[in-house]
Amino acid sequence: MTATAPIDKNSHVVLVDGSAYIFRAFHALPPLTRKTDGLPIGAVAGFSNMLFKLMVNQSDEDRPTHFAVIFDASGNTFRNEIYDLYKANRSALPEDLIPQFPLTREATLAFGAPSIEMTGYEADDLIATYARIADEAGARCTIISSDKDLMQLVTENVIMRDPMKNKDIGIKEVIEKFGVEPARVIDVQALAGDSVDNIPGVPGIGVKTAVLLLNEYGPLEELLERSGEIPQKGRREKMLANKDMALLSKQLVTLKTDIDLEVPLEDLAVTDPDVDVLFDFLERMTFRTLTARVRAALGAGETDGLRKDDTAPDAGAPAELDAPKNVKFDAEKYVCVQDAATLREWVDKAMKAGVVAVDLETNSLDSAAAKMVGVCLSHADNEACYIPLGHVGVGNSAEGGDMFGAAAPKQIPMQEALDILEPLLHSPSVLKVGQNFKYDLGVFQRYEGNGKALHPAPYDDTMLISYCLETGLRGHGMDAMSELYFGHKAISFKEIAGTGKSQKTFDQIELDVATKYAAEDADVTLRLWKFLKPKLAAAGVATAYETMDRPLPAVTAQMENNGIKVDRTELNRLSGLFAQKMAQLEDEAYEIAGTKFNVGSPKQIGEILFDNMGLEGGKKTKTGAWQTGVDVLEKLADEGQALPRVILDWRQYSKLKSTYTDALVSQINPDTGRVHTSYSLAATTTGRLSSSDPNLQNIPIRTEMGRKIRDAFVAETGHVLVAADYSQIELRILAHVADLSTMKQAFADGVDIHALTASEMFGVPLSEMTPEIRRNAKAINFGIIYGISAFGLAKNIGISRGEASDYIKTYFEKFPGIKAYMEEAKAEAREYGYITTILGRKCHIKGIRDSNQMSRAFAERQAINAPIQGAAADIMRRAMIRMPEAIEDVEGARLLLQVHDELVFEVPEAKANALIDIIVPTMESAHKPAIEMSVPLLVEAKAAKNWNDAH
DNA sequence: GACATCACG
DNA sequence: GACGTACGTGATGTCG
Repeated sequence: MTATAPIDKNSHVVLVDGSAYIFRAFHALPPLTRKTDGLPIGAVAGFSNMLFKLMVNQSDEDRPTHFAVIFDASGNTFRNEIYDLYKANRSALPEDLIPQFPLTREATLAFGAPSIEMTGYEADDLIATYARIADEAGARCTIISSDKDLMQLVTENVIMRDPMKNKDIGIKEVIEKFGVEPARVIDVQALAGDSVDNIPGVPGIGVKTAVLLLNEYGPLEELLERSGEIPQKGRREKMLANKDMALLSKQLVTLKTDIDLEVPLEDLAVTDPDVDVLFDFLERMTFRTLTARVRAALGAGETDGLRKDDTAPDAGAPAELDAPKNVKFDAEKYVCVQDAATLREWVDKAMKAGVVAVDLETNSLDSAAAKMVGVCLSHADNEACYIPLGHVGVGNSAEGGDMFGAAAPKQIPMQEALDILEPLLHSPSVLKVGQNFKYDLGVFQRYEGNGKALHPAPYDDTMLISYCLETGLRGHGMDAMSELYFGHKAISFKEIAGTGKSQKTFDQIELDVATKYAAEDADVTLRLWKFLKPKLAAAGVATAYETMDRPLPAVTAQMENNGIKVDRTELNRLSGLFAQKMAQLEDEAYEIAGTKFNVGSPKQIGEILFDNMGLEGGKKTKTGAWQTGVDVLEKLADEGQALPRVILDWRQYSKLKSTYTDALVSQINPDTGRVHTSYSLAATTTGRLSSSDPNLQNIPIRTEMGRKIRDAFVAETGHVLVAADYSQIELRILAHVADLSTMKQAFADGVDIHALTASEMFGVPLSEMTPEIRRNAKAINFGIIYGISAFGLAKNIGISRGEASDYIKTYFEKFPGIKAYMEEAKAEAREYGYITTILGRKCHIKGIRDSNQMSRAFAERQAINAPIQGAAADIMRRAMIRMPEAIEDVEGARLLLQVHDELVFEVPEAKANALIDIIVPTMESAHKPAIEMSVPLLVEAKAAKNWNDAH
C-alpha cells in the first residue's frame, strides 16, 4: 500500500491529524448510524468524505505526492512521565465514539493511505517530525488540522488546513491568533497554560499578558531570568513563584521533531487505492452517496460487492447478527511459509493491513505445557498462511525426534521466525486478532528469552467479543460461530488428527494438511472479527468489553503460567490415608448390608437401602432410580440407620481422593513442579470465570478433612501466599441495587449482616443472637439472592413450607425494596431477553417467555440472580485487570488464582504487608470510576505459608 | 455419553 | 389441582 518516492521541493506532503479529526467530527456532525445494524458511524463518514476530497477529488496543484493519517497510540506518552496530570482532566470517551476509532483506521487503509502511530508519542509529535523533514527538504507540507498545538510548526513551507471550515492557516493566521510568530507560540502556551490538555502554565497569566511580557523581556528563558524587573507586583510575584511550572509547561507543549520514525517520509508516497477493498469498505458502512462519488471519480464499474447491496439478507441466521456470506472460503489460496524471506513478506502485508489474525498451533491443549508447532497469519479474506516451526517427520513424535520416521520438513528455525514476527506482534499500529487469545498469549509468554518479550499488543479476542454480545445465549467456539455466521463448516481437528489413542499431535501432521486446517482458523478468525467487532457498540456493550473482557486474556494467561505449588508428599500421604479409611468403611458397609456391593454405585445403594432393607421415604429420580444424594442419606442417618452414615463417610473420602489428592498430583507440571489451571473467560451466563484441568475453584474448605487438602497448596521457600477476598460482595450489591436502607446502613456501620437480618426478622436483639438463629437468617439471605421459593428455603433449613413462607413474607416487609427489585429484574428480562448489570454487562436469560411454567420460573430466578452474581463478577474482572500494574512495585509478587470473590497471590515473605496494602484498596475500588456504590466494598486479606492458613 | 453425585463461590 | 422448585460452575464414577 505504501510506495517510496524521494522528497524534494516539488513534493507535497499531506499529514492528517486523525485523532483530532475524529473527536471534532463526532461532535460537529449529525449522529449518523449504519443502516444495517445501527452502528454509530458519523465520524467515520465525515472522515471518509475528507479522505475522498484530499486524495481523490483534488486539484492537480494540491494533489499530494506523500500522504499519511497520523493517530495517537493508546497508552501513556513521555509527557505523562514528566507530568502525571497531563491530559488528566479528559472525560471518558463517549460510548458511540469508541467503535469508530478502528473503523477510521480501516477507512484510511481502504483509501490506500498509510495509518501511522507510535507507542509513547502523540500524533502531534509524529506530525511535527514529518513536517520538519519535509520543510528541510524544501517540500510543501499541509497539516490537516486546526489544533492550536500544531501552530508552532507553521513555516513558509508548512501550512495547516482546517478540515471542517476548509480554511488555511499560515504564518499570518498564527500571528493573528497568538500575537507572536509560530516559533514563539510555545512560549506563549508555556505561560498561558491550557485547560483542555491540563497544561498548568503560570496561574493568572493568559495569552494577552504572555505576549506582552515576551515582547518586553524576550524569549521565555530570558523572561524568567528577568522576572524581577516586572513592575506590576501581581505579575512579578506570579512569574517568580511559578518559574518551574512555566518551564515544565514549555516541555509539555513543545512537540518532538526528532522521533526515530518507524516509517520514513519517503515511504508515504501516494498510491492508488485497491478498488475492491475500498468499495467493500464503503459498502459495509452503507455510504451510498460517497460510494457513488468515488465510483464517478475513479471511473470504476459496479463490483460484486455493490450488487450484493440490493439482495435480500439470508433467512435462517438470527436477524440481529445476520452476516454477509458473500466471500467464499478458498483453501487453495492458503500458503505454507518455509523460508524467512517469504515470512518477511507476510509480516509486511500484515503491517500494511493494520489488522492481522494470529493463531498458534501446538502439540497440546494445555497452554502451560504446549510446545509451539506453527503460527498462522491472515490479513484479508482467503489471504492466510501457515508457518510450520516444530513439525517432526511423519511417524515421529516431538519427544522421539526423527529416529524412525521420515525426516522433518524444511522449516524456518524457531528463534529466527520469532525474531521476524516480533515487530509485528508488538507494533502498536497493527491489531492482533485471536480466537481465545489467552491460549496463544500464554504460549508466546513461555517462548520469551534473549532479552525479548513476547506480549502481543494491541489485541482483540473474537471469542470474548462474541461472549460480550451474547452472554448466556450460546457457545463462543470458532467452529460453531463460523457455521452460524458464515454457513462455513471449518475442518475439525479430529478430521486431520484422528481420535482416541491413535490421535496425532499437530507436529505430526503433514504440512499440506496442516496448512489447510491452520490457515483456515486464522482466516475464519479475521472474518469473525470484521463481522462482530462493530456490533459491540451497536449493542451498547463496547465499554463492557473494553473494561472487563478485552484486557483479561493477558492477565489470566500470566496466572495460568504462574501456577501454584502443591506439596506432592503431603498429597500422597493423604491419598494413602483416604484409601485406608475407604477400605475400613467398605468392610463396615458389607457387614451391615450382609452382602458385598459397589459402594460407588448409587444404583446398588438404592436397591440395598430401599428394596432389600425396605427403608421408607425413598424417592425416585426422573430416570426411575432411587435417589441417594446427601440429603436423602442424611435423613436416614438421622433416623438411626447405620448404613447411610457409612456410605456418606465413604463418599467423602472417595471424593477427596479421586478428585483432589490423586488428581492434583497427576496434574503437577514436570517442568515447573507446579499445578497450572486453565481459566475459561467465556463459559458462564453471568460473567464469572470458570476453572478447569484442574478446577482450582472448588478446592475443599467446608470440612476439616477437606481443609487438609488446602494445607497442601503452599508457597515457595521464602514466600507466602496471600488470599484476599471480598466480604459479602453479593449481599452488598443486593443492598445497593435494591436500595435496602437497613442493610446499607448495616454495611456502612460494619455490622454482622446475617445477625442484623436475624434481628430484623425475628426481633432478637443483636446482643442475644444465637448461632442457630443467625444460621437461618444467613440461609434466607442466600435464598433471596438465588430467587427464593418457600419450598427451597424449607428444604434448605429444615422447616415446614408454611414457616418458610412466613419467613419470606417477613423479609419482604423488613426489607422493602427487595420485592420491587425482583419484579424489575424479571420485567427487564421479559422485555429485552437479558438483564444488564450495574457495570453494563448484558446477560441473556433463556426461556423467560417460555410457555412452560417450570422453565419460566427457572428463568425468572436466573433473572433475579444474574444482576447480582454478574455485578460481583464484573467487579472482580476489573480488579484483576488492574492488578498487574498495581503490584508492579512489589517485587516478586505474582497473582496465582481467582476463586470468584477471592484472589490468591504469592510474594516474598518480607513483602507480604506491602502487597496487602496495595491489593486491598485496588479491589475495594475496582468498580470506580465507572460507578459509585451506596455500600462500601470490604476486602479481607491474610498471608500464610499455605492456602488453608491464609483464611 | 448421560446421569447422579458432590466439591466450590 | 398437580408438579417440581434456590443461583453459578467442573470432575468423577457408574452404567448402558
